[in-house]
Amino acid sequence: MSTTKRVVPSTNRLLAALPKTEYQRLLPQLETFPLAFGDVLYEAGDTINYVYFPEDGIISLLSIVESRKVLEVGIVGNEGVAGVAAILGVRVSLNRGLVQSAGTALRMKATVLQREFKRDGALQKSLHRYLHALLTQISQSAVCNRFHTVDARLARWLLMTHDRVNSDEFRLTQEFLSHMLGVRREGVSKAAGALQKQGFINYSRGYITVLDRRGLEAASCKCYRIIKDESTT
Amino acid sequence: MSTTKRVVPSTNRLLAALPKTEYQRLLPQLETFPLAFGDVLYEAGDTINYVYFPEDGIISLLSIVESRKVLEVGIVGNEGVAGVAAILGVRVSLNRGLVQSAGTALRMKATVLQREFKRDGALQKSLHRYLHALLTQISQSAVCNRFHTVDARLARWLLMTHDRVNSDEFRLTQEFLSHMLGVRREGVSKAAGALQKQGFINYSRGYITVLDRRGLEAASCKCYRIIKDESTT
DNA sequence: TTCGATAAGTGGCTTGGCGCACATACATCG
DNA sequence: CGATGTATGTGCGCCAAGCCACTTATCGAA
Repeated sequence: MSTTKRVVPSTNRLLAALPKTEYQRLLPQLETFPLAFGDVLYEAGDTINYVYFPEDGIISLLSIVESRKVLEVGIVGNEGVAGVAAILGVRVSLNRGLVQSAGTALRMKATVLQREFKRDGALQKSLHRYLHALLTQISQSAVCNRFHTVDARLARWLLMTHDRVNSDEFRLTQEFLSHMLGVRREGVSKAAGALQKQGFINYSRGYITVLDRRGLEAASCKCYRIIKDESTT
Repeated sequence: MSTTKRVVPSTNRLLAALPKTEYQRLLPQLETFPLAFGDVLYEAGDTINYVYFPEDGIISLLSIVESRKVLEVGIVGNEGVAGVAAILGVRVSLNRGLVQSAGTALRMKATVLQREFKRDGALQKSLHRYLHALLTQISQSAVCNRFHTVDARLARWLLMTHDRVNSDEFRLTQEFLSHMLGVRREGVSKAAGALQKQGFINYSRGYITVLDRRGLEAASCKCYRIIKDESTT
């Protein structure tokens, strides 16, 4: 890690919101870490050694269920941080942190962040705010899983991913999506087919292109707006 | 509020875990508050003025969905606290806090707790630990809603309620349960009928009696154990 | 250019749970 | 002791989505 004189603010919004002095104090503890598609940053049950602040790229928080079924409960882009359990003083992860979209993150030793967090500073405030947004997101996922159709949930998921990525195209097989949504691959095929037929997206062999955001927003359930509003307020 | 010399520890586990000196400092700020069945402590969208530490009784955290559908995302007994948003510095509640089982709570002004929370003390640690348990509970609810049958979810719900109540009998109509589980009243009728036929519970006109916990545990999904283990570790 | 592997489309059958529409119970209170 | 409201049981049709079993596409390496 090089600590140069010139401080480049991070594109991670939690870090960017810190006053310069505080950010500067943290900087030596932050290390750039590449997020490669498909990487598992930590497995459910693992000890969390690092906490990740994405600058770009996306980390999915996945709950693992008995029969090797998987369900995404949260999605973390540059608005957040992965590994909150460690911040809260719990060193064992309850979910899997999976890189869903490649990019880079700044990471910090969990022990260091925890110590830093206890100070009553801007970082604490920032992280508390984020914890609340995460709680909202997970609660809303619970509701969404209960009440909404696969079509609507797929649209929501694509929007949330689109928000966290610079491009209109991203890498996603139906198989992968089926794990995120907790449905069968065939179910994704049908739902994605419907969205494509309406001209909202285009996809082939593991790549999806967003063509019409408005359309997706109309097809999605209101959960999208609820979560979004909470995380940007 | 009387601050006598003799300090009676609270039966709320978060408060009971505090060292005497810290608890004593908080005591003047805590006020006893009756929890009456059906009371709404705060509505979704309301400003949270108080944070509630149940001593007995249960508070349900409910998400409200567009079409006046309701779903419980969390359940708070004497192991926790209702109104965490306020602790995190967000004064607007994202859910409804409903008294699901009568009892008493100690309550504290949200502003006071927030100030107290910022100190790096035992309370902060306690609350962080609890936040993690709550995150686990909500995540697991999301999974449970997605994958498990009404029967299993009802069994889980009864177990979680039973854990937080002193008695084997509690007050619950099928109508009420249908809101907790986010299913139709008829669905509850069927599921409850099945549990009764197996001799696990007995119920009539708004009252349920737990007859066989073991049986319920067998009928429930594993989500019960996962949540329980996390909240008692 | 062929072949295996990965990704996606389709169809038939089953089922859990929804919506609706009643039929009973109790239970309490004039 | 009926009357009225609240709590519960049930049946029927419907649909989203699950399970199973295939058939195409398309890509990349041999």
